[in-house]
Amino acid sequence: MFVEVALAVPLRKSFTYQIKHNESDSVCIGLRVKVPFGPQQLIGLITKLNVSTDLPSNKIKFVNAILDTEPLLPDNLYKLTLWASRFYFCSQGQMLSQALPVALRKGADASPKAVTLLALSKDGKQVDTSVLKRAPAQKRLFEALQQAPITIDEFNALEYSRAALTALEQKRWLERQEVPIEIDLSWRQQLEVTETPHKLNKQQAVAVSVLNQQQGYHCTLLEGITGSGKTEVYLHVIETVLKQGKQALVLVPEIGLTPQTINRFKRRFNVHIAVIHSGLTDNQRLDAWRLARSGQAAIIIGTRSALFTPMAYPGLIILDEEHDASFKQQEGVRYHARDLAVMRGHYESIPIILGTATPSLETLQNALNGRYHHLELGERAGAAQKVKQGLIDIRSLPLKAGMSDSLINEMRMHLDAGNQVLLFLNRRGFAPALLCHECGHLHECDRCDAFFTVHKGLNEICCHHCGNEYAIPKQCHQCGSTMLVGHGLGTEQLEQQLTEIFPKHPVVRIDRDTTRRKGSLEKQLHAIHKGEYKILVGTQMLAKGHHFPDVTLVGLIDVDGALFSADFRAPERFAQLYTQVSGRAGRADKPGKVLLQTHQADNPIIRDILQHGYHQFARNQLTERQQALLPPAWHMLLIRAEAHSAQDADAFLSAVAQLLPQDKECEVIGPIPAPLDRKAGKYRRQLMFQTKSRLRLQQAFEQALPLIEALPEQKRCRWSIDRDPQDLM
DNA sequence: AGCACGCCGACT
DNA sequence: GTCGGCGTGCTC
Repeated sequence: MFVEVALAVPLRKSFTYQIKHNESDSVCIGLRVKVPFGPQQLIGLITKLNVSTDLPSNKIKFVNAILDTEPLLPDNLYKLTLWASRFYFCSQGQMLSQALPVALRKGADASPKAVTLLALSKDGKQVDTSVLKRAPAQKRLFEALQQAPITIDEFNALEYSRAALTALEQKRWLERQEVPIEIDLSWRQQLEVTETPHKLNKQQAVAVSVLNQQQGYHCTLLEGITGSGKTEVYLHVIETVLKQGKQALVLVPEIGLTPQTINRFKRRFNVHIAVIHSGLTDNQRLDAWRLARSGQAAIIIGTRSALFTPMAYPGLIILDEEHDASFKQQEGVRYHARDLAVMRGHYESIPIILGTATPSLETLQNALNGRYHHLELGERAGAAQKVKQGLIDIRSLPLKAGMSDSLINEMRMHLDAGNQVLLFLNRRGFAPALLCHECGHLHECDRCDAFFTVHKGLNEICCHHCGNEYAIPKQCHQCGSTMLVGHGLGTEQLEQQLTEIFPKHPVVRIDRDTTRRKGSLEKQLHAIHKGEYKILVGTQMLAKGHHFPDVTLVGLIDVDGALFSADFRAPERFAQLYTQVSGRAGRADKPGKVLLQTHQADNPIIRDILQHGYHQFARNQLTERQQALLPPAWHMLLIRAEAHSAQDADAFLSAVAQLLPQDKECEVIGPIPAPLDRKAGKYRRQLMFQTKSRLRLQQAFEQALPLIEALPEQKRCRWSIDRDPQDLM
C-alpha cells in the first residue's frame, strides 16, 4: 500500500511512500507520518491512499512512523488548505506548513491525554521553608509549590531554575505526577458576562440585530468610520455566538494585537481567550492551538496565521481592519488571510464580518455588487466633531525641515493651547541620500539600485532594501571632497530640527529605528498618553491603530512621494492612510485639524479625497480600475524572477510569456524590470498575467504551470508566484 | 527549505 | 596544509 505525503518543502508536489503491511489498517487521510527525505527525517500529512504507483519501486521508501490516530485537522479546515493550495498554485505541503504550528511539524502530540504536574511530596509537605534560606532559588520554587502544584509548562514559562528543580527532586520533597487533562467547556453551558455592555447608538443597534440574525455563511462588510464603535458591535455579536456555545475567531493586523485590544475582550467575557501572535514560542503556539481545537478557548484572537486555527465549535469569524496589508503574506506562499477567511466561512457555514473605516476596493466591490452584505456606521460614537482639513501648497514656499511657515504657526497655536501635535513622514533615517556638495555624487548601494539613507545617530549609511551598512564616509567616493551633506528629509532630521524650533515642547520619534527593542513601542506610547511628549514624529507605525486623544493637529509633511509611486494601489493606500491619520485628530471636546503639504495641490486624487472623503473616493477609484482593467475588476497574477544576470531572469519570463494565452480576456505584460531593478546583488524582473475572470486565470495558469516548471531557463533563476499581489515591488 | 558535495581564499 | 565561505543539485 502507498500513501502520498504532503511535506513542508518548497516544492510543488507531494511524495509517495510505502506502508508496512501490518500498519495499512491504521492509516487514513489527514494523519501525520514521519518519513525519510533525503538525508533527513520529516513529518508530513497523508493526502492520498493508493494501491499502486507509477514510480520505480527502488525510489520508494517506507513510512517510519504514524503519529496520529485521527486526522490532525477538522475536515473543513483540511478542505480549506486543499482549496488554498490550488488557488495559490502551491503544493498542499507548502500550504500546510503555513497552517500548522511548528511544534506539530516536529512531532508534538496534538491532543495529549495527560500533563506532568510538579507537586510537593509527603516529605516535602512536612518541611519548613526556613531550612532553604541558604538556597533562594529552591526556596522560591518550593514556596510556589506550597501554594499550588504547577505544570511543567508553567515551570518553563515562569523561569524557575532547573537546578533548583533537580535539587528538590533529589531531596525527595518534590514529585512529578501524571494528571489526566480535563477539557473545561463550562462556558458553553453558562456564559459569564463580566461587564455591562455599552449602550448602542441607533446604527450600532441596527448592525447588531442584522448580524445576530445571520445563520450559516454570510459575509458582511462593516464600514464604520474611526470612532464609530465597531468593536462594541463585535462584542455584542460575539456574545450572541458564545451564548449558543460556539467559538469566535478574531483576526487583527500585526500592529493591532495590543494588550488593550485583548483586555477589551477579557473585561467583557469570563472565558478562556487564546491569543496567537508572532512573539509566541513554538510550545505556546501549540498550546493555543490545542485550546482552540478542543473548544476550551471560546475566543481566539490572532494575526494572519491564526486564520488556520481549528475550532471544535466554529461560530463566527471577525476580521478587523480588513484593508490592512499585513493580512497578505509577503513571502513563501503569498496567501491573503482576508480572502481565505471568507472561504473558511463558506466551508464552516458560519458568518464572517469584515470591519474597517476604509474598505479595500476588493471588498467594497463585493459589497456593492451584493456578494457581501453592507452595513455602515457613520456617526462617531461620542459627540466628537468632524475634523477640519487643510491643504498647504508648498510650491516655491520657503521650508524649514520640510515644513512651511503656516504649518509651523499652526503647530505653535495647538502646542500653546496645551495640545499634542502629530507629524507624519513616511521616511525614516536622517536623510534619504548622501550628496557630495562639490561634485554632486549621490552615494549608491553597491548591491541595490537605490541610494543609501543617512542615519546620523548611528553614524551610518544604510541601504533600506538589503540591510547593507557602512560608517558615514569622510570623503566623497567619487571626488574625495569632504563636503558631504544629507540630501532630503527623514524622521530623524525632522525630530532634531523640531527640538530646535520648539525647545519647550518635548519631541518623540516613533519609527522602526526607535522601536526596535522589544517593548519600547509600548513604553513610548505610554509616555505619549501621559503627556510627556507634545510633538509626535513618525512613519506609518504612528498612523495605524493607535489613538491619541490629546492630539488636535495632524500634519502630513510630504505626500508627493506616496502619489508618484508606480503601483496602481498607491492612491488607494494613500487615501486609507490619510483617512486613518485624520481619525487620530481631536475628540469630543477638542476639534481636530489635519494639514497636508504637497507640491501638487491640483492633483485630482488629493482633491477627490479632501472634497469627498474616502467613501466617495473609493467608489470613484473603483470605476477607474474597471476602465483600466485592473484589480479588482480584472484578476492579476505576478511572476517574479531574480538572477545574478538580468538576461537569465528575462529569458525565463519570456519563455513563460509564450506559454500563457493572450486574447481579449487574457493579457500578458512583461517581462519588465521590477520597481527596484537590482536588490541585494540580484537582478529582478516580473511578468504580469491578467484575466477578466477568476476562472480563466485558474484554468490558464493551471495548464501552463507544469510547462513552466519544465522550462530549462527555470534553473538559472529563483522565481515565485504571487496571486492577487498587494504591491508590485 | 535543509542538507551534502564541491571548489577557492585567509588562517594556525 | 585546512577551515569555512556559499553556489549547485537533490529530495518519493
